[in-house]
Amino acid sequence: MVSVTDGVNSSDAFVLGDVAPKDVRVRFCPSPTGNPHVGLIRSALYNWAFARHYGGTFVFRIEDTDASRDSEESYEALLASLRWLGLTWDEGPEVGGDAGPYRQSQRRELYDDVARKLAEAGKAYPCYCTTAELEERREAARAAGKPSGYDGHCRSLTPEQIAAFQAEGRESVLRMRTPDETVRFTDLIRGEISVDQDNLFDYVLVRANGHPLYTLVNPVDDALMGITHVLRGEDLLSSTPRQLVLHEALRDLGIASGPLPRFGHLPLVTGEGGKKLSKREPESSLQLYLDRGFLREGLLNYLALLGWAIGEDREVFSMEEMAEAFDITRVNSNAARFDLKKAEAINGIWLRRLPVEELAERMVPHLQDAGLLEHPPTPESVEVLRAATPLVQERMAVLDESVGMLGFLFAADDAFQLDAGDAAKVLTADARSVLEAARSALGELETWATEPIQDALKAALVEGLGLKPRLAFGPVRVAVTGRRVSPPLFESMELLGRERTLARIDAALPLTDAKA
RNA sequence: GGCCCCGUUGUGUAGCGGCCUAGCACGCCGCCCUCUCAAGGCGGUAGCGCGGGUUCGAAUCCCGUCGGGGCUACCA
Repeated sequence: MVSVTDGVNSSDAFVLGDVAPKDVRVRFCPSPTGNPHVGLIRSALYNWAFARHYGGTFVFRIEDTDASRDSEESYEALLASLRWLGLTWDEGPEVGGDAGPYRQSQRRELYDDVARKLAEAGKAYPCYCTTAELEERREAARAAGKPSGYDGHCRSLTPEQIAAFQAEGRESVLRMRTPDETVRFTDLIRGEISVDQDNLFDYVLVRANGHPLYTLVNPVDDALMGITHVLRGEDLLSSTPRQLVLHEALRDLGIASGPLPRFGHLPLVTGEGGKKLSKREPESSLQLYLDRGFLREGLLNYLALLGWAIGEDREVFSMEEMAEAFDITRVNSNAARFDLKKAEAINGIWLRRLPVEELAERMVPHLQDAGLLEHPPTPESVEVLRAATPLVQERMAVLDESVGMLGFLFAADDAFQLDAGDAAKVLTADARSVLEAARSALGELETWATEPIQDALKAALVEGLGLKPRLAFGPVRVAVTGRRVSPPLFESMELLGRERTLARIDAALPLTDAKA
């Protein structure tokens, strides 16, 4: 085994080229539309790990060039999400940096200027085709089994033709002039990729209304911000050759300098059907996982596993460990399916590793949301919570499960309710004698603590009534905690206290009649 | 339709020509532990899409094929 954590290995040479590790600049550039997506977060994570691995810079840029879809709420959500996850950025919104501003909505003049220069230099040209005309020709090409991209119709318009179009009142978009040659590049994950000229279409850079498009803005900012490595989803793989063309044009015009960025296209994160997880699907939403009580450590760890392995039969690792070991060339090239069960299992491991105090604190918001804890929790509640935490720590995978597990401890007496299904199954007529025996054994207890409670109940129910433990404690469990599944019964009873425990058994007694 | 990418158990992966009668994790099944459920322990299930090459030797390299996915906007 060769050391990969120090020195420069062959992979580094391939990944870095002439770029010094410290000069590495990567970016995460989401558009603020809707809730952050887990696939998007995975991209952020890989970029973050890449930057940290080399000691480079992690740039955060907001691509809000589509006013009709972008929202300030999404923008805020994006920042909050990254912060919550601990994916800190070195340059970007609220942090600043020399390459700002970092919101594309604030960079309009820059784009207008670049577009003008591209047009003046003939690198781009106006296209007067209408949507209908484009559509018609596209369909025709498709029907003929030919590439259906833009056909270059307006590539070499004469001044007269242009004047005629303008006289007609036609508007024009600005199209990039792509070269008549094959474009090749080496993907850091997939290797050699090439697209020949017949499949490189002259794409639109600026809308008829003057608004710059992603096709212009994204490469321009990457160039202007000195991005050295572009790590993004595979869905953008096919647009990379076109972007490379623009990067070269920007360098020809002296707008940008330095080496072309290197690209690495990350495998897609797919959903149930093996299709790209769409923003529409709820399971793609980061918020869903936060609401369910995933830990940042667990969620990130799981997301890291979607396409990358730290190696050596190991799956649980911290983000620091990931940053140290991360190697973009070892990222898998095939799509990965998001598996909730596995995500929860990984999360459960992290949850169990948490110090008790910490876990108790992290459960608070969930218990508050369920109306079980005060805002802020009273000292008494905090004390109970701390005492109860060890009882549930190994029984949960996500924090939200604490609501069901601990509800019986925090529910006001008049709000406490038995699970109807569990009560029906367990609090049968036969259970009456069990509850009565438990009631009287507990009523005589001198010391209200786990051990004596356990001894008394065992004596009264298992020995006294000759019941199997399961049948003996089941009814008591449901009466006291409200559910068949609960934290350990005797400890729970101690925490609940004598009065409330006995009151619950009393309250459950009549229910056994009803079942008779 | 066209272009591009991908193809190891159900899922995520290890594997980078011999160490593979294919390892690990999740899931699933069974057993143990046990006051429930978990956690933990033990065991089991299931895979190199297919066909040709190259090679003494292929999951690993090449070609083809089939299958899956992505893109194909005046969205990003």
